[in-house]
Amino acid sequence: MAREDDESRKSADKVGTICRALRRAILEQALEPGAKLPEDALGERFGVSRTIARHALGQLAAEGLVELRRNRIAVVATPSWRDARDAFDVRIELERLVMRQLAGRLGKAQIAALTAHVDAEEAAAAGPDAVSIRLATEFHILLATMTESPILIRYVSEIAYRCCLTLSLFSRPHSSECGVSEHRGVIAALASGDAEVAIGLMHEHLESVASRALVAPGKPRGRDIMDILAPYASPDAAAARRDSAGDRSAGRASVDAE
Amino acid sequence: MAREDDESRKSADKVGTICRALRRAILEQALEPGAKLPEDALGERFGVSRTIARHALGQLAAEGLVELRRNRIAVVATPSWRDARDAFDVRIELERLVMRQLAGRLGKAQIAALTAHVDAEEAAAAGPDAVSIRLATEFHILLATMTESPILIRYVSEIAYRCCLTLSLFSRPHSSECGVSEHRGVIAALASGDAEVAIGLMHEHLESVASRALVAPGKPRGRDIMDILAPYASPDAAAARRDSAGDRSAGRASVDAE
DNA sequence: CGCAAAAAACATGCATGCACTTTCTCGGCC
DNA sequence: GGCCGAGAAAGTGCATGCATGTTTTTTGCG
Repeated sequence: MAREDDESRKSADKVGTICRALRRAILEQALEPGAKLPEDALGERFGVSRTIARHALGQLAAEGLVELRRNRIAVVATPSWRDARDAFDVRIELERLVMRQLAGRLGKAQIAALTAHVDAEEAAAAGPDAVSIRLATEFHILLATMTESPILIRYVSEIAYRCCLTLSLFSRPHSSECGVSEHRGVIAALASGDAEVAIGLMHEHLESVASRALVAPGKPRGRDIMDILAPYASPDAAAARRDSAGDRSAGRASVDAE
Repeated sequence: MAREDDESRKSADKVGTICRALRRAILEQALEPGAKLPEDALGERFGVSRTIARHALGQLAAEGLVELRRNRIAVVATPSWRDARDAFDVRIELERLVMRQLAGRLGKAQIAALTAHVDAEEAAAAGPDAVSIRLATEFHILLATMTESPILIRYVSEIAYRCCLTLSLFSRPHSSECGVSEHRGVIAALASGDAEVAIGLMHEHLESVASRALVAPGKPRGRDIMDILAPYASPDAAAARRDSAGDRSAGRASVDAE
């Protein structure tokens, strides 16, 4: 009944399709952190059974994008501030490796592809934040792809997704101006072949993104009343603050629209 | 990704149990790279249905320990030499971060735990290689655990498992002597609080493990008989092939862990 | 009117059944 | 004798059913 639309192409891989769709939805904040993801709703939406939806959720949980609680509805992950900081720390190390592997080894076509991507970012800067954030994230993934190291690609993608999710939680209205110019700087450094400069630029870039986003530990911009009030409700606010990932989401299930 | 959710200690978690058992079996080379993992056999061995076994395999596949081919029996992953080198590169970066986070921040109890683990390694050096290799790997995971950064823990664990799998493929009989002393050196540096020294020692350690293992690109030791015997192309090849491959597929696929 | 306990609705955990694909095997043919 | 193809066997892909646990609604009571 639903969509066997892409049956003609490579879409024999159903769980992969669902994973990609959900990932993208999460990245663009169509599904906010804490949003419920019931298996049967997903299954109905994508025209598959719960079995497949379940498998896809497991996959996404492995990537850290959704949180799987036993006997409970899966929800989009809500990383704590501490998680976010850790994620950026790891990301910086991984992307340092990307820089080292790529510096001076890029062909003309690759440079062109990178430049084109940044152009697209610039073009999208006027549009909605969601697209702009996604494109910025995908720039880093594009870089990682060029290392042709499957492991590195997977890890950078994963961590970049998580960071992106985090940004959507903590960051105020995205200002991508600086992001674009910093990306251009990285491309230039890579093209010139100076690994140290490229590493330095990327480090600076990521650090600035992180600090722009992670200025203060708290302040999830309000979705769930219980979350927001948690620190105030209890006498010892310190304990509540520490466990800021506590999730009592009573939000609507974003998937069963219409 | 070891744990998508931390049900790891509850015995109600069946897929986690199977994952852990299989991981361990793979680590200790009870299951060699290329070994078949039919869902039926797994399910029967662990007393669950194919559904669960399948889920566990998916999990392990996400970790890169098993290879999942559509409509085909899953097999223990057989990383290429290139994969192995990439894995070590990533691992070095990640463990550098571990060192930086841990240097000078370890309590007495933690130092003691680390020392005790290395003592166990030393004691196991006389025993079978499999145990010794596993313990050496777990030392690094123990270190990562002490960072208390879930992301870092997960990534280091995963990459360490993969490297361990690789070692079992390419390395010659394990010589853990040096490993133990290097581990002790790292502990000392961490305790003294000198981050740079710790980073340097760990880097050296990993590099030496990698180079011990990855001397030459070739020689997949005994996985696919066809590959190995290809150069020889003798008439007896058929017999040898039956002997090894057939045997493994049927009965030995399952694990008697612990 | 508020609150708590019971029950209905809802969702997941897991096993099993059926269809389809790959692999193995055996008998016919060159 | 060796190669090849049809059928059988084995295995995966996926949906569905039932049991169990969770959330919400309803109902009874102070």
